[in-house]
Amino acid sequence: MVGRESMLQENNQVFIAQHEDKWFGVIVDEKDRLVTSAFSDNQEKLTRHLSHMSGNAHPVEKDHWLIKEMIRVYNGKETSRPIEIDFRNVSDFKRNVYQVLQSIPAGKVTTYGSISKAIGSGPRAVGTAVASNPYSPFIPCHRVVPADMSIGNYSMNGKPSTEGCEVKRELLEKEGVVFRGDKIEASSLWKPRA
DNA sequence: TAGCAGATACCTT
DNA sequence: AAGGTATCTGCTA
Repeated sequence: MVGRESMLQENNQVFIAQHEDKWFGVIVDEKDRLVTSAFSDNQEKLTRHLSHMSGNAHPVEKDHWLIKEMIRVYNGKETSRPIEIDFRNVSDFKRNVYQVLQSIPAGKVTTYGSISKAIGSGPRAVGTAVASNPYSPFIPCHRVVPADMSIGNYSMNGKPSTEGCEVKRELLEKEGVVFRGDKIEASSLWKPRA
């Protein structure tokens, strides 16, 4: 009842569902706003991650409209309606970063450095904020890459991994980002305006 | 053009 | 007050 989980809301619910070879999960608040979303090729990893994020709530194996929307985004499509996000347990700094992420057009990428310039911060700090994005893929942290336009890193269920990088590339390619070898073409670069 | 320090800025606990 | 970072830049060859 005490400790760092005290920030988390009591009325949150956790759902997971399978689609083709992957598992998708959401944590929603009492008004069906998004608290956390995540996906994985491993049901147990996803369950552990969501359980941890929710303060040990047990995920229910049941579909949810937000999961359907998440699968659309995963396949490179737009959501069919706006998603309301519960920002209550993220810092002001992260909210600023996530706001910029939401303005990156589909099919484009931007860099940690240009985000940091836009919000008056530093690139490494932006990196940590992006890395801990709880709303993936709705808030598109996969559209942020290093300044050399390589693929960079991507976390699945908490930690960066090589499979994560592959998923990141898949997501970008489905959206229409153009690769040449292991680098992204300059034509796919988008820069936020301060 | 690729690889590698060193530097920087700043968020988090 | 210290630790950590999903970075950047310029220097080398």
